[in-house]
Amino acid sequence: MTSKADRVRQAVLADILSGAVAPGTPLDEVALAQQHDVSRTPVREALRALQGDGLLEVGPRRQLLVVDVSPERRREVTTLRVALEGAATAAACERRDEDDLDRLELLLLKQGRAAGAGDAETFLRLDEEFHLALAGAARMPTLSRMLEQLGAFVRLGRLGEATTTPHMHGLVGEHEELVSLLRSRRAARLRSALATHIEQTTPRG
Amino acid sequence: MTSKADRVRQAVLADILSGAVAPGTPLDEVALAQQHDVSRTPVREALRALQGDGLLEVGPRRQLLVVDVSPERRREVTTLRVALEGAATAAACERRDEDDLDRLELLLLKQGRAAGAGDAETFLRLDEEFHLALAGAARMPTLSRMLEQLGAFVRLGRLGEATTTPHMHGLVGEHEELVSLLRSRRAARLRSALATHIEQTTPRG
DNA sequence: AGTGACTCAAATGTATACATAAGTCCCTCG
DNA sequence: CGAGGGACTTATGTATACATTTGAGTCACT
Repeated sequence: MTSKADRVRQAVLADILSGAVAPGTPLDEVALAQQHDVSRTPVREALRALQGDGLLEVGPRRQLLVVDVSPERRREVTTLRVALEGAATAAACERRDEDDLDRLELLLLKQGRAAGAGDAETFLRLDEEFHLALAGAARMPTLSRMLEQLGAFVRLGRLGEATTTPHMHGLVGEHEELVSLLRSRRAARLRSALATHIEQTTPRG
Repeated sequence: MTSKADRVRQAVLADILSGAVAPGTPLDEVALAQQHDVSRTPVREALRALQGDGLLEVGPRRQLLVVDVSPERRREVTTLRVALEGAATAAACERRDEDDLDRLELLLLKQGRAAGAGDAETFLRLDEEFHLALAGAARMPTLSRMLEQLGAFVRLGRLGEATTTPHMHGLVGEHEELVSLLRSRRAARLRSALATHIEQTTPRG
């Protein structure tokens, strides 16, 4: 059931997150409509959805501009991730579902492989997936949704940086430690380790 | 500049939060369009926006249904409020802007008046405003936005309850304590007092 | 020469007509 | 008599035409 509006939304989102359209760029409805060979209607819906996610903001002339993630905003996002993922893992310790642990272990394996291959792009994708899966173990859908939205800002904030991720192996080790702490239900220790991990992986955090 | 889409959105939102349209009710575009004397276009935009806020969910036949806030969801929302407002007040302790404290004091006065008059409706509105102002002192716009969205769920979850708020004076006292802790920058104490306060004011939390 | 208002252009906001898909009901066939 | 299929109904999805608002540019007047 992929509507045209959905396709346009995903395409524009991909362009934003990949940096193909830089922050501050105004998005024109008719241009996007022609570009994707659809009418303005689905384009409008896509833009409103992205606006709802906070990825677009109204500028002068009512233009929709791609948001610029300021350093302050990056710090805020980091703080929010610490708070939300911390709460999630605390709740996850109460449940400790085997399926979740299995999923996390699988992701750890894949991350190790990506790190070994030096595939930074894949690693970043797996890293995001890992954090979402970790928080997902809390079975708190609203929280997961918030973290997904924050993920877009994290990616946007990383755009200006070097594409190389230096210590991938070290990060995998930290992830393994997090899973271990979840398995042994050491909630307090898990929360603090997670906070340190998140703050170290988001520069200027 | 209030567009028709905005007006419809606010009207439908008000109907949802007031319980005029019960959870599970399917919203029909053409019916809403006739009801508000506009075309389907602004109605669609309004519904998509509310869907983006999580207040509508797709049911069978692709209908948009007003969400039902389950007890689990209420607990989740409470957990999220504790995490987010806790993080906000911790950050606010670092800033401690006089303007924020003034605004909070003013709200405390109004709350005391509403409590004295036994005006539960006004009190609830002021309570929500107080918590948003408290968190707003952190100057973290994304966090404030999340809390605003959560506020809708809080209100929805309260719909089935008695409209009477018994210990309004007691709640004002707790609020005063929170402001006092913010003023003296006792972050840890503030966080725990806030958590207790939030959990006690949201039943089944 | 500067300021203000008027006009024009280009964008978004809105309405409506059309396309399409999904569900239901009925008819037919086994 | 039951099950399956097909048309009709009714919703949403999409396109397009129209309205409106806003910004810019120019011209006139002070």
